[in-house]
Amino acid sequence: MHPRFQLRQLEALNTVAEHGSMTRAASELGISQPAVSRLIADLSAEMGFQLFDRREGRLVPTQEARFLLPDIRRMLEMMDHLRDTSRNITTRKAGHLRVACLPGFATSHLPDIIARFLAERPGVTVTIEPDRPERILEWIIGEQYDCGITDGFEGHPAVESETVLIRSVCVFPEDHPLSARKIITPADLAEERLIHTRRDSSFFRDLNEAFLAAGVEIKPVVEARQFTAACELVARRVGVSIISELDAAGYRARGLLYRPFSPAIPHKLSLVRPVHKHPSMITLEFMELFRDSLRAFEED
Amino acid sequence: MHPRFQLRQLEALNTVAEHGSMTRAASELGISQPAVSRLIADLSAEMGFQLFDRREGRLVPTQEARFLLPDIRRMLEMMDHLRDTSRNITTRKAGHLRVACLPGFATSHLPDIIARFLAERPGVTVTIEPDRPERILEWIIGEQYDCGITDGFEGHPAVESETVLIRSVCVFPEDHPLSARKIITPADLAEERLIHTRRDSSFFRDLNEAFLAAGVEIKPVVEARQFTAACELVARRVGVSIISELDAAGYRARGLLYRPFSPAIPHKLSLVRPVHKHPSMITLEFMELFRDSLRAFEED
DNA sequence: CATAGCCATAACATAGCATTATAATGTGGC
DNA sequence: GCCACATTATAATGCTATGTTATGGCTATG
Repeated sequence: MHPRFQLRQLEALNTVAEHGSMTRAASELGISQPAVSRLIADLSAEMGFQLFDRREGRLVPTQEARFLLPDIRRMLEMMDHLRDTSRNITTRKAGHLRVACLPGFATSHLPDIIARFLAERPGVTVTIEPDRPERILEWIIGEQYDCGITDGFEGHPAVESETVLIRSVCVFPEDHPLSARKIITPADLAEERLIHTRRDSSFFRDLNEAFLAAGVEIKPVVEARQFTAACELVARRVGVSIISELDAAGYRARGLLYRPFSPAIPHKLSLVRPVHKHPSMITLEFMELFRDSLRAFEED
Repeated sequence: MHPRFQLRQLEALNTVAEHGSMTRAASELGISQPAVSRLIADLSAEMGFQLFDRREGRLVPTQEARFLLPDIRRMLEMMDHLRDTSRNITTRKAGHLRVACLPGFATSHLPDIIARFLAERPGVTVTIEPDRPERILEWIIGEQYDCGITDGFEGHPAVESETVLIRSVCVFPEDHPLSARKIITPADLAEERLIHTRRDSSFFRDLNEAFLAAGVEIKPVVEARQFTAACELVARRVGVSIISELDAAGYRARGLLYRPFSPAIPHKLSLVRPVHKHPSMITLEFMELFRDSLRAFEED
């Protein structure tokens, strides 16, 4: 394969063709006139035909040169685009981010964070994949996603994780008598029907223990997998629920109130990513932003 | 404006990404391994981020690199295309040709020549513009066309021309009594109705003189501007005609016969092109081919 | 731990592309 | 046709990109 043309020579050809003069092209390119002269001469020798004719003092591209110019211009534009894109990557303004998360997050907390993240990064695109924690783990291990948001994470050698303890609160309709209390305890819920998470979840075990310690019996009504589903049921007066403040906050506008629950039963949220995969710069930046967004709800 | 990336570095990036190894990329590119190592290192420094991760002995492009690779590949392909096109131009296999010609040529002699010309030049495109001689001249002077085929050309300072004398012949239907003769003279046509060109054309003046010298009076029936139109009329038995052999030859398959006319009344065909315009290589090659195609019909 | 394979670094050569200085050429007016 | 001016080409030179070979380090494997 023959060597390719030099970009600089093509750029010179284009500029001279546009300005009709080597001298003007030189000042346009910010180099000396002899430099342009040589670029053109070398390119002409390389291509094997004349590139310009003189016509009344102007340099006019030959038909051969005119035939190539459109392609050359497209080339140069592509090159500029490439340079811009590269710069956007270093300034974290371009790239692609793949996030796996719990279904609840995909509809409540995450959209806000992503909207804020994208607002400042016009070239960035995001994929969100909501699924069960086990699948999220599989995807992170298989490096299908850049990062994941899950709960009940127990650790895995191929996964780097950071676990955040989110305060849990008791949610109820805003006209519920519980709204009179500053803090909700198991005793306050003795007569309330409870919407709770799966019985085999660590969150439910912690909750159950708290009730036992207070000598109060739980009155379960619905077992919902997701905190957001629990909120929907609470809004429909099916009962009250103990959930993470993160999810509760999203339902304030939907007619729900919440109060801190005591004793503290932190919801263990984990931010995970593949250990072996080199994290892209926007991944790191997104994870940092997401981590920050949790601080307001973090257990002290 | 920041400098653009070096093509060579992008090429190296692409090749390493494809082969997962600097060593293999090096042999693919036909250079040494350290050369590739440096190209990648330099590009990485230039872009400001890591381009590859090592994974189980393979070099895997980072997410950032993967983000840029599609654009890089398109770039390289365009560059290759450009190189190919340039080579096709030098080998006269690409380019564009604009030909102005008399209407008769556009339908008779020219298509053959052009078909032959294009057969060997896959990248070449042609524009044919048929019009009257005066307009052809204007177009050539205005450099709207690369070359022109006209007649009755008197010379012009902005036009370079070569005039070819084409033998003229007498055409008639193949079952016409004239077919018995080897040569047709004015005397043979004393009783024939004649289809002829415009009275103000030099060809008609020459013809008229020949008849006068032979003491024969012309019996005109139709004045047709084009030789091909005359042939159509001859085919319909409107009369006979004296035309250039070039046009007559195209009508042999349409039931017309022709014989040399004496005295010789050469049809003055001119191949013209703009003097001041640098002729493209395919223009010169086309004109040469066209000129050659006339030799068989040239007046001795 | 010895071997093999792959990559990075060092030390240098060559080509592309820039510089300045200067000669050559083209343009336009007399 | 000749002169003055603008433009372009050539020469001499230096830096950077990109190539070379030599060599040392890292990693996986038996």
